[in-house]
Amino acid sequence: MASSQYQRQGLISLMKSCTQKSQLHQIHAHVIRSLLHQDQDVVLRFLARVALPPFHDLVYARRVFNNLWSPTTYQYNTMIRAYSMCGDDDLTKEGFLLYKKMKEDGVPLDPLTASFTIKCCAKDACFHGGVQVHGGIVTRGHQHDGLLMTTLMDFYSGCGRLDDACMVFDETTVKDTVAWNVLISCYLRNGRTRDALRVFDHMVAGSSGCEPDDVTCLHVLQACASLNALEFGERVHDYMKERGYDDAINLRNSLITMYSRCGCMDKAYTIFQGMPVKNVVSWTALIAGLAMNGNGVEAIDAFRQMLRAGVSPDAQTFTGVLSACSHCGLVDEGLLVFEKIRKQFGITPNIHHYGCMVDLMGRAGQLDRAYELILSMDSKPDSTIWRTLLGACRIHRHVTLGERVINHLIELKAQEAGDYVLLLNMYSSAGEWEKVTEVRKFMKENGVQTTPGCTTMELGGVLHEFTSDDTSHPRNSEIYGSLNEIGSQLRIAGYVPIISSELHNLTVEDKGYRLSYHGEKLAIAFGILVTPPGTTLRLANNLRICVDCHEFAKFVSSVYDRMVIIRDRSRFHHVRRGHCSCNDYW
DNA sequence: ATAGGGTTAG
Repeated sequence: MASSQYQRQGLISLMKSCTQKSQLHQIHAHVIRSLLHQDQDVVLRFLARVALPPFHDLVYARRVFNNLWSPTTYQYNTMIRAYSMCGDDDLTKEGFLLYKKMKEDGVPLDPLTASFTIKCCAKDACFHGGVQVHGGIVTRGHQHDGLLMTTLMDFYSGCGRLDDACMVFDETTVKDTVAWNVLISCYLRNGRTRDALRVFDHMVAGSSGCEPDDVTCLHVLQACASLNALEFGERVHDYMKERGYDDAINLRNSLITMYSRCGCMDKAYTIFQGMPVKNVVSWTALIAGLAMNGNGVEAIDAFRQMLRAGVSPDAQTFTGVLSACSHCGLVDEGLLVFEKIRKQFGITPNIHHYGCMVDLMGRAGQLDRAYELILSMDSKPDSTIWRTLLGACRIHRHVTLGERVINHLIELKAQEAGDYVLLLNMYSSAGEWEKVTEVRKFMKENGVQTTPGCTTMELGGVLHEFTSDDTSHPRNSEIYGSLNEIGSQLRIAGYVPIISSELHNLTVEDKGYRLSYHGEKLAIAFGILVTPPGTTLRLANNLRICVDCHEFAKFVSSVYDRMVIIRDRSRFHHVRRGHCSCNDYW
């Protein structure tokens, strides 16, 4: 008796300490030999060791599990958990099958069973499975388990069922900070970024009974970055300072990103400078920010400083450096860096790096070279790469190559509405009007839906949204009045609307061609209406800005004395005194 | 005596 007890303890501690698979096999043999396989506790410990990381040997675990005469809830849970953590989809499904088997065999289910099974379903995006588990939770009266409810929310939002996730949230009786954070992440995941900001406001107001924590801030900063919501971001920053969250390196890094993605490179830089410890992420965030804001030379310089500081760059750093080169036309520098990625830093260039190079060569007019680079790639070029080249073909009106590129996209079955728009603009800027008509006809017949352009502008903490020819703003008539007035003022100053090269929304109607009012123009008109001279207007657009709106902004900046900062789909335009930081190179 | 929730920064 005493010796078997001794043996039991010995085996348990051996299980804890063993690091090699062969030891695990030996222990297994011992367990069986000493009849300890009838000891549920020992078996559970052993199963957990085999099934869960670091071993995570599902084949072996399944063998152990299948030999069990009547597995307990805990043993089932361990297996389901192990399945929920594996990368293989087929195995993830096994987790749900075990859940069903438990029910069939009348094995009691506990909250952990549900939790692990939902994770399997979430990974598998198995909506019906999750719904079943949800039903089981309600039947067993576990719906007041807050932890379980957040898992469920996460599951529903991962399946794109935001409404269901919100419903679970509403039904959660005790909502703690994590629950609110999950709600925010549900919104972010489903593109409801502004609602995520509203949640933050709600939490700060105190009516929810819990305050934002560091995770909340991280989420909300990301939301601000994507919405270009500078004032909101500053408020979050202030809140973080109050709460002492702004010391953590990850939060500071995301502050750098937020400020640079809101066009505020000086603030981003201040944060960066104030950091006692800077890691790869900090440097990369800075470099990418500089690149995006058109400070290519500074970005390269930051990269050199980073190397001098002894921080090793990784793949993402190079994406930042190369995009700096492409946005600023630094062709030779870009080629040099691209060479070094492999040779000096031992990193295999990835698809993003190639994308930057194609962009770089393409914008610089070296279209054939870009095409050859694509053909020389080890991996199969994806649609983004071809799309980048198509963009360059449009800029340089290279119709023959453009047609070849669109065929590559069609071959990949990846042609998007935006690609046809590029094609359209390419033809129109080359003056090939029959082709323009042809593409238009094709788009109409095939119901190609283009992404509507949308511009946002934050003023006094309020986000205003404008689409093309938008009439939904409360001050709509004033805005159009202002726009007409501005138009005539600008024409006096020499502004000529550019309608030939950009077809964007030039619509053929019975009365002829009509230039539509892009959201950018409406936003600027509104900005001039409600702000005094000297103000900075910050706009963000979901697509690329068109040449005409760009011209318009340049004239506005000098005639109306406003600095206009426009965030594009891919970069910033800092427009002041009639000039843009991009030097018309984009 | 499986031990559970969210997300990690670029």
